[in-house]
Amino acid sequence: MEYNNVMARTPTTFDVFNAIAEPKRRELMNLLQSGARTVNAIAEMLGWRQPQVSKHLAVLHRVGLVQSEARGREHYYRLDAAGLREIHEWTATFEEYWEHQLVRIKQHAEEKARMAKRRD
Amino acid sequence: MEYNNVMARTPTTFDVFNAIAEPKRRELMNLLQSGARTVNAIAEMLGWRQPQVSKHLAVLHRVGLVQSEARGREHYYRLDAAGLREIHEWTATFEEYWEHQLVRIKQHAEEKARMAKRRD
DNA sequence: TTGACATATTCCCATAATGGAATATAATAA
DNA sequence: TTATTATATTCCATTATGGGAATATGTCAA
Repeated sequence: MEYNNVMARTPTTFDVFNAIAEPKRRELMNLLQSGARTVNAIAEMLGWRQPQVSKHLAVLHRVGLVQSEARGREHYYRLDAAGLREIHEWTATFEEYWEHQLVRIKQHAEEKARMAKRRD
Repeated sequence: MEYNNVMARTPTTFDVFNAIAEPKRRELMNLLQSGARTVNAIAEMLGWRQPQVSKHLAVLHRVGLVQSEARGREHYYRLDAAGLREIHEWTATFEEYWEHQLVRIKQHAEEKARMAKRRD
């Protein structure tokens, strides 16, 4: 596959960033935090149709965010969230930006508190 | 806009997760860590065409990841990365999964070291 | 073997994204 | 005012998405 010149959009299956850009897949990941689940179990818990569950699981599986294990005709899917580390670390490089904001909010609050005290 | 039934894909401009799913936009964010920049400056530094820079900046701006300030005909864009906090925190809820993996790797290494020592 | 169950895959549709090229808009300078 | 510079927007072609429905595949049970 050539995704250099004529790329319409980074395919969902290319990397973890794209895989979790889909809210439903984040929902799925969240659900799997409670343990390995069967496709049908997931479908029922989330109220989705089975093919949709399979498709979203397939995407997560391709980028390595879930693993599956077949037990008879049932396939158990479980988290393999190590791939999220990359995202966690990338966002961490921006941490100072929201901390600056938090500091500003905190200062604002303290300022207000001082003003209130002075009025006593 | 109705994005309930006939959604082809979560639009890029919907949330921060989608905005940063595009690698070029992450590159742009990375660049802006060094400070506010002009559209043309960005284009030159990254080797992109000006309209592409403007478009990607527009997406980032819509989800609030950058702010812009016009100084004459030049528009300076700077990071406003607080929106990434949401992502950082979501991935953090999965931290134990990669830590488990790290522990396993570490144990494996220690095991190997013990075996090597025993052989001395 | 056959039927039922669990999951995966395929086809279709509507939507939208990206890059490129061209063009529009806005601001400055001559 | 007009030319130039900086940026934004529009149009196009290509690609891919996600849901639904139907169907294929695989596994077990009778």
